[in-house]
Amino acid sequence: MKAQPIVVQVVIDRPLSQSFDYLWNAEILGKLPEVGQIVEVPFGRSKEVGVVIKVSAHSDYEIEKLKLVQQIAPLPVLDSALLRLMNFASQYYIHSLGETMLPGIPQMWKKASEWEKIPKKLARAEKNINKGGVIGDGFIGVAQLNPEQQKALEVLLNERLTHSFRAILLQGQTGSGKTAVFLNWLSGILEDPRTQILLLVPEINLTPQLERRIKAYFPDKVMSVLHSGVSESKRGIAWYEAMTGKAQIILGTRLAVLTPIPNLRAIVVDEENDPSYKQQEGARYSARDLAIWRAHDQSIPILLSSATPSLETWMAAKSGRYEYLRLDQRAQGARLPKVHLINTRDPQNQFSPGDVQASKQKSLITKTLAYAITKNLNAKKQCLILINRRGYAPVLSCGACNWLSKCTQCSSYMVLHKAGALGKSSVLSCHHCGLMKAIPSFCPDCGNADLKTIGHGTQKLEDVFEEMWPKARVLRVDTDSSRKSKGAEGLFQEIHGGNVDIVVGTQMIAKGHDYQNIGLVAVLDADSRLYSTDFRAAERLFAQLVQVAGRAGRAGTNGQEGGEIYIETQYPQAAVFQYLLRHDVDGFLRHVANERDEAKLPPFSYQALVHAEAKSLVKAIQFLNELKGHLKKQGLINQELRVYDPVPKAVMRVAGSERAQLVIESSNRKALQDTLELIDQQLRQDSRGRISKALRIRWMIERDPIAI
DNA sequence: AGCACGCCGACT
DNA sequence: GTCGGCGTGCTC
Repeated sequence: MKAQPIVVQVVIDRPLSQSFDYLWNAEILGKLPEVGQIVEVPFGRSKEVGVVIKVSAHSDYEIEKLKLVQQIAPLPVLDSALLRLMNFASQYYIHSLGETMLPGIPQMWKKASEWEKIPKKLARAEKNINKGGVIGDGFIGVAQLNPEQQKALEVLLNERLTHSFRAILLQGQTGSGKTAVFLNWLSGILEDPRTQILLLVPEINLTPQLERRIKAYFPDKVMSVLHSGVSESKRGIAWYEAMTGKAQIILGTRLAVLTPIPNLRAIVVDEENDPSYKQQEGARYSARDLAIWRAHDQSIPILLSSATPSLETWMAAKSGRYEYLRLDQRAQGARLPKVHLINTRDPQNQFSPGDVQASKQKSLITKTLAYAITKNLNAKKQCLILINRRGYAPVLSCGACNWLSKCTQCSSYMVLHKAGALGKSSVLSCHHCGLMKAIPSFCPDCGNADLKTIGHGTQKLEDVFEEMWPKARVLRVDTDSSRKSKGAEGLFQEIHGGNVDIVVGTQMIAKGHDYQNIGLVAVLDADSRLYSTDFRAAERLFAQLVQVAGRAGRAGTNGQEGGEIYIETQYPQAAVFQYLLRHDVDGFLRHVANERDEAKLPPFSYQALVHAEAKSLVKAIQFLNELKGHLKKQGLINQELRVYDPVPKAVMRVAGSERAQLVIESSNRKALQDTLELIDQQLRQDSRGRISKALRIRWMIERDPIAI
């Protein structure tokens, strides 16, 4: 009589919807199989690391053909709550389970050849644990809460022993002390040394500043830090400490939502509206949404914190589905900055030809702003100038034949970078595909030598500002300059140290940093983000402007007057600006909610995209048209489910292939989900059958896109 | 997805 | 005569 074979189902990181069966030899492996084990298996002619998702005695595949599981990772199993989360994410975002699970596991645990060395590494890490970083940088550990914060905290603590799902929106301006409130709340939860909490932060917001603050607040707790800035091996250790329950605090960016945390008792999503919570490659999940699902599934509280909540969260709070806590006073008497809208079409704001400073610069910034900058500099305060365009000028053009510096691989323009930004000499650079070219001396089309730049970026502004205010120290902060110096941290140190008078930079200077002496913030290219095919553009711009305004306000912390914010725009009457003028976040959200309701756009409907990429745009569009035709034929397009016509993507061509997309929209979540699953299934089967025969299409389904 | 196999065209 | 293009099928 033969003994029953042990069969395990394993998923691997491939876009294959199925799992693969393997035999388990308990004698060789030294233990019995369990769901959630990370194992190494032979696959084709190579080896793969995968996760056991089922254990049984049978296989639908021929038993004799099954290969053996090679080895088991020296890790505890992934807990069942995490597996539920992965299953949900895989289904909801229409990606294979393997593709959903494996990317979250640090590299160190996916190299089976390294597994032997791991006990040593862990022992070494053990020595370093808990060391370091106590005592912050001026932040007081347990800050005094004002009455409003105290009240919010009481509400939070009120039911903390009930161990049930609660979603809470904590809304308050920058400087209103949201962090102090939730840290206080978490400290209560963490009193029990077995409990763990997850704190999610946006990609750029996770600065050493916040990390230090939390360390100072919880000097005796073990904290795991999981973000792209942490080295691979450190991330591996941090992940391990989270999964073994050793780390009580798990602090990380969106990927951290997929960390195994067996004793998870609370989640905080800081700046919950931040777009960086949305993964833009692979399984395109929203970490914020998964965090809410996870909290619900595990019956624990989740706190969403923001100065400008997403419309979804704000409406849930308004309707009572989420609890709603507000912090409307600014901490320590800090005042809201005064907002000035500068109408760039008003001649009064412009330099006239006779003005001294008018020479070259007159088209770059308005006279009104220039005067404000001078005044602010005289008051010995720093200026922050924002423009979301790096490089010297966004395009080079020929004065004679109108040739433009188009990228040969993409459908965008190549940006002019002057010497020093990206290398020793000036170059044209494509920000989409990375292509770089020398600057032509003559027009490639007509040979004319008169090539001129159009528009301006951070680099040009830096030059011009140095000319206009020769005594001021100007610093440029963007991804180019932070790559060149010791990284962004070094540049921020310069600012904090007071070695800089004018900071010119992209959006990255507005995030997460508390500046002490900023008196003026100017936004130069707000209009470029105002009108866009993306219906969320205004919402995002508003959030960014509020965030920017928060930077200016800090100067008022010491009881001085608050900062000033200047926005140059051709459309001062636009709702975004008018609500900003009054610091009326709720008014703006109400306005946006009405617009969305009328247009039946999210959150009043649910959306998905089908992306298609092919050698030519025609093929990509044809593929999507065929798909739409199929849906129609199957009777799936009806009042409940709308399918738009395929359109080229905003950046239509990237590195040689062209891209299009199809928007699918439904008022019914279930109907949309069912349709997407059907599309996925049919495209998988028929990708060389009925629909896309010979079109050579790469396609992908994206659920809840944030930009369309 | 990755990879091998296999079948046709155009080169050393 | 081979090199290599990509259509097809498979991975337990």
